[in-house]
Amino acid sequence: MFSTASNAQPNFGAFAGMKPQLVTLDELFASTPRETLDIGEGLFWQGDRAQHIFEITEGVLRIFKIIGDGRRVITGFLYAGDMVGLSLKDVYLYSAEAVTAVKVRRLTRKAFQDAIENSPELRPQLFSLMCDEMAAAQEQMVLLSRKSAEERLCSFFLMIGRRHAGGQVPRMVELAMSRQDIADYLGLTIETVSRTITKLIQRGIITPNGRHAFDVTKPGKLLALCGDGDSYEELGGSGVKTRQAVWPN
Amino acid sequence: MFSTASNAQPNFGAFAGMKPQLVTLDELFASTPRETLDIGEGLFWQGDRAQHIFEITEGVLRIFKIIGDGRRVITGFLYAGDMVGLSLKDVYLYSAEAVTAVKVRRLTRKAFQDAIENSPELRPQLFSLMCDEMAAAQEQMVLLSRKSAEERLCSFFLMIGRRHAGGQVPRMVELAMSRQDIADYLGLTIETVSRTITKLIQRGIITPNGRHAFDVTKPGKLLALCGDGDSYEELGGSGVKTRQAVWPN
DNA sequence: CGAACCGTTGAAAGCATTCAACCTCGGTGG
DNA sequence: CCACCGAGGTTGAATGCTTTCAACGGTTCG
Repeated sequence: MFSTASNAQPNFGAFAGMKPQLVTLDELFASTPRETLDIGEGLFWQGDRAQHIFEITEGVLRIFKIIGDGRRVITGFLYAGDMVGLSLKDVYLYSAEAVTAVKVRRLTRKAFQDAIENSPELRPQLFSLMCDEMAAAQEQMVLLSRKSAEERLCSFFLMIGRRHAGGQVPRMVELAMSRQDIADYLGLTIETVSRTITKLIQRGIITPNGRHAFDVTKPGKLLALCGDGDSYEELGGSGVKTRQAVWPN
Repeated sequence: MFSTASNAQPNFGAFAGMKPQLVTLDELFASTPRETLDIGEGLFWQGDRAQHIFEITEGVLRIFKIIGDGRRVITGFLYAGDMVGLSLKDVYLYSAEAVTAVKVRRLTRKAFQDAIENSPELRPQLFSLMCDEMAAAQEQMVLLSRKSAEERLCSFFLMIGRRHAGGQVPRMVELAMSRQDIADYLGLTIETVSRTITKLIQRGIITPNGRHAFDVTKPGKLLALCGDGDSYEELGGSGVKTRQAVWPN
């Protein structure tokens, strides 16, 4: 399952014999060999013994669950810098597969836990990551629970695009994954995804740029259609009405 | 953003005058005053400055998000022993309201963080809770993404019932919340919830016991209808086919 | 060049929603 | 004590969005 191309990076500047001080989670993985995954290849499967934590160095991974009759739900896409495999169950609760060619590094759970336990620097970083992941999961619940197909697609494009636009509304969106992957992530069928994208194109909101990329022709409209209203709005209590900058169209 | 189901144990024996060693998260809150919330009362709102972490001592809380045009999504119900408010954003990303009368204890974020940072005992517990919550969130995504109304209701009854049946398939389910709450949690309308429950009753799978409780007349059927297949099944790779005990009917 | 895969488009069907009326149960006040 | 009211819940009919089933177009690769 693994081809290991070892480009282990040298451990920069630490006096010989001294244990280097870890300051970022990234560095935790830096000394382990990189492994590569081909397109479609699995990293681990739902039900496997969970023995490692992985850091994605390059490429895109999908994590998904399969229920009874074969229905697949993609619960997330992971990009370079993300970690996967975090859990305290002894088996993985989901599967991970490469969407594109992927490079990862791995650490045993024990090694990871020890490192975390021994580093007051690392703990807040881990906590932060887990909180972000939880926030993303809740956003996804909102999407799956109450958004229309159009809103789901717009939300998805915004999410993917923002990742490469420093959080700004993107002018371009590159999709690494297939329509089927998108459908399984958004809780739709491949046909509905396709039809909805076609409509967004016809309305001039996005413009195709190859099959897996779009230019966002009307960022403001895309934002308006994602179903999130302004931002955090009228919610009783201390509802602070935040207003977004107005976008062209 | 945190639910968490914890079974806190009592602090056994600490010598008088000595600072007791904290061994459970529960004890962290034990010395703070209890506060009460009436039915429907809010604990905090989406957008409020997130200054406290709460532990629910008694009752049921709902946490939810509201988007643009007033659509409400309940992302979880919290029971005694659960914690809420965990996050590293400076504002809460969701609101929390009392479903029943509720008693809570609160800790400032700083106090909580300090306690965690200073206790090697507490950290794994917190980590464990966060992982459980993440697992629950993913299960919910599966439910919202791919399950039919009937499967959602059956999954919901199982989830609620198991909480009071030590994880076993329950023989009885008590619902603290209204049909509207259930609908907003399952991504359905109140009418669909009502109709689906009626059908389950007509088929003899559950038997009403007041308006907010059911006897599970056919636990096996309930389990079969929840849409989870056996448990973790055919998933390629090391797919270990696990088989459940067979239930009556 | 053809097979296979991915994506798009069309038509029909289905499940949940919407709109609306009705029921049921507590609580309240005459 | 009982009629009335209102909130929460149930049921019916029509609508609609997404799915399903099916056919077709385009690209890649052997």
